[in-house]
Amino acid sequence: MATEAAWSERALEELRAAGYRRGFARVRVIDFLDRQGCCVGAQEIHLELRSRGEAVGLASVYRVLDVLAAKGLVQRLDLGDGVTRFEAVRHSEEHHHHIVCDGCGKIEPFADDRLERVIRDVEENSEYAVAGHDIVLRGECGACRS
Amino acid sequence: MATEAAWSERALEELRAAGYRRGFARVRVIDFLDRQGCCVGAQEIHLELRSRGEAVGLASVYRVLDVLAAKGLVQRLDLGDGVTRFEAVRHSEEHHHHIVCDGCGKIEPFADDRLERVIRDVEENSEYAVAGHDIVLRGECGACRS
DNA sequence: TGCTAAACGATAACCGTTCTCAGGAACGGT
DNA sequence: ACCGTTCCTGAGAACGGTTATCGTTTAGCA
Repeated sequence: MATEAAWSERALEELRAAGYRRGFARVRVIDFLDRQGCCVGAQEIHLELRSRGEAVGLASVYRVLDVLAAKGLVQRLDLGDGVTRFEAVRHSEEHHHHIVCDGCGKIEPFADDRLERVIRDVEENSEYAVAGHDIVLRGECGACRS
Repeated sequence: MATEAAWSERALEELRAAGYRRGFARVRVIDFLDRQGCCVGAQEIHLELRSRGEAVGLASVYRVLDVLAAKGLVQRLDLGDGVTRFEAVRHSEEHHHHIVCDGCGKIEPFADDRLERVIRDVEENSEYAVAGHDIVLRGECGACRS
């Protein structure tokens, strides 16, 4: 997933500039997130790192994700199954949303310009100062339907 | 909230037709939901009913909500705060979504025809058999901004 | 009215997340 | 390179919403 100027570098740089240190857990979690194609949960990160021998405490994973989310380097994502997922926010990629298969649980990203335009319009006409939006589609994927 | 042919009547009728009995908890939760203007959480329902002296077990609230959701009489709604909320699905009302204030937690419904049209189009052009969608906007409400 | 399966309430179990705390490591100053 | 301060970390306890369990009650029907 690491495209051009790796997201992980930008993340570490932004944290450093904000006074955060380059701790073990921080580096590992950021590196892991940079390698992901889609959103991942905290426990998933924890388990995956552990199975690679890069043991990082679960609490640390949550802490790192918190900081990254606060800095806007990561997007929180709630798919309705009680697990909060996270995804690196890459400048090089267009904004996208997710579609979840009710059958197999597969999560796929999708993007649509018109949708983005309409949403932006709704946001601007609202009396809220809208900071972001989550759009999740649910249904059965091609494989589960057949 | 009870408009014309009350939603609660339709709900009870549909459950009866499906072989469910008219139990105490069922009737109370359905009646409560019918009175709500926006989405409510299970614990909120439980507490509210209890404070009215209509004591219903928390487990029963969850069970009733499960059945209603399975029948499509109620919509599950995840706002990202770890609480699953529920809302009566009324045929008389147009489909709507929610905007949440990051400051005070206020939840407001909003509807937009263009948004609905675009979403439907996205759904139809997907290879998924899309069953539904959730859209949540986040930001600061007018009161919290000033 | 009596029977039986369904529904119920209380409470224990579960699980993802957050909190606590004592030990360890990063980084600026020396 | 070393030191000290401060931040970071991992383990595990605590927390809170949801789900499962279980013995009792009740709705619906003969």
